[in-house]
Amino acid sequence: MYAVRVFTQPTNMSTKRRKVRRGRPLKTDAAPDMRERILDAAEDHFSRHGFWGVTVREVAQEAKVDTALLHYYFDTKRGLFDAVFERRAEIINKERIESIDAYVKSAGSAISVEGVIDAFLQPILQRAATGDQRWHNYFALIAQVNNTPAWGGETMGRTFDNVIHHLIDALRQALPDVSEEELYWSYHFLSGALTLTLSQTGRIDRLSEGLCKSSDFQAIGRRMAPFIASGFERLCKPQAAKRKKAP
Amino acid sequence: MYAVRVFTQPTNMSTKRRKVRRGRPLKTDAAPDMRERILDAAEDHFSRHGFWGVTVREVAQEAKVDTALLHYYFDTKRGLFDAVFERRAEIINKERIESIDAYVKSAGSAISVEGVIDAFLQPILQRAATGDQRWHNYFALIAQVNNTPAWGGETMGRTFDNVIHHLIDALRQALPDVSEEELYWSYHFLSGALTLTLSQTGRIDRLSEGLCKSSDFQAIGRRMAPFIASGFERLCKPQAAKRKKAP
DNA sequence: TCAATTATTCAGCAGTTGATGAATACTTGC
DNA sequence: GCAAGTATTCATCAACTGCTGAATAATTGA
Repeated sequence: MYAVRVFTQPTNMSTKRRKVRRGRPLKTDAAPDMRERILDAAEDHFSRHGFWGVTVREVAQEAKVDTALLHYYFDTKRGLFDAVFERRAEIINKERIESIDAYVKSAGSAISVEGVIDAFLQPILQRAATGDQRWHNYFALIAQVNNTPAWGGETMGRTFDNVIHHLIDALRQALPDVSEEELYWSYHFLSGALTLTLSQTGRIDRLSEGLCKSSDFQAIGRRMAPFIASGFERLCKPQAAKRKKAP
Repeated sequence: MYAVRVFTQPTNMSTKRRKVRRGRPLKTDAAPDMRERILDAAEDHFSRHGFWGVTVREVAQEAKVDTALLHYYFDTKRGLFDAVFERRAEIINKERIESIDAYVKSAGSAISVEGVIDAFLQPILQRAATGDQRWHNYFALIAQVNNTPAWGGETMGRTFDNVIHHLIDALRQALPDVSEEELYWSYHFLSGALTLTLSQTGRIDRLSEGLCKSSDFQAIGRRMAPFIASGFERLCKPQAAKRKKAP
């Protein structure tokens, strides 16, 4: 028998406990990091069924831990969701900004809309093309949030506005004298096309009777930038297409 | 006191009760049709929070009826959701097919990609532009379903494949010798752009600092067909843009 | 070595969920 | 006018929900 210890963990933060892993990992890399396992399980479930379609018990069960551990690390279900959402954001955002910057620098005065958009898309589409299921799940999660009217816009903005403004700045360089309004509407259409692509519903598979596959991100990577860039140019350089004034 | 009546409604269908309103409406148009009121309330809630983010109690409360009445008309929560999804589908599908057919007929051999896409989009965008909140809700609901990986693809297909194939047939006429693969991928991008537009997250409003408004369907209606048509032409007529052979 | 700290599990609560059988109110046809 | 059918409400259930206090196990630091 052990002596009964009363008042365990009295030194924890008073009202809100918070267990952000600080410093080096405590365990060897071989040992399972429960926190990451929980995040993986949550990512998997949230991406498929959204915030309300998932119970903390389901996540805990898949991660093979007790539900109390979820609350230990993330406080609330919403805290867990936010942690999932933010975990990979920094990585992909950094890659996208670097990709855009690298293109702008290398292209110089030969900068093109298609080049900028391709630089923006490639980091995402390449990670999706590797077939890593966890990144697939993460992208599907983004798509879900981006289509959530109630709080999606705010959450997306908080996490991704930096990158988007970076993209739009680069596009402005490629489109002299562009109207801001056309620029933003064009981005809106780009965002929609990308979002549906990432959501992986398999709808295009059925519609095309197997000719196109939602999971074929290489096929998408080859087509998306030309398609979207063409739209940008049509909308943002109307004088060329609409022949308002003869050249 | 009333005499106690035992075994009321013993003549109902044995296992599954089903109350599909058959024949003309029983009440005058002025009297509130509870069934429609429930559908309106459900549409409102489901469009904002998705299937799992809504409780039957919330719907019942907004419709000002007892929850039992929901089950009386629709059996299950899922039955209610499906009824909402299908209620307006027939109307908008009919309008879209007629719009495409009318354009194809009127254009004759001058048929254009932009014309077809515009004919496909206008019925939706016009209904959205009138500002009828119930149609707004319905369109947002479609957007939600279209981005639901678990069962969205199947549900969308069951309801909308007819129209989409009609659209693609018309596009084929406008794009001689088009590759089927490019055609379907192009539709995929169109679908994404439309879906995000309908989901009304307000993200573009914040991103553009008020310059663009998600609710401004007239602005969208003027821009979307040109943008998308341009992408189609780029992808489906590559020889023209990629200068493989000089003309 | 062992006390303090951190990680994990255990057991369970209070509120909510979708659903249902029965009671009551309304409508209709005869 | 009343019996049969239809619409609506009432009261309630069993299962499930997020969450928590306390117990136990593992790790660390001096």
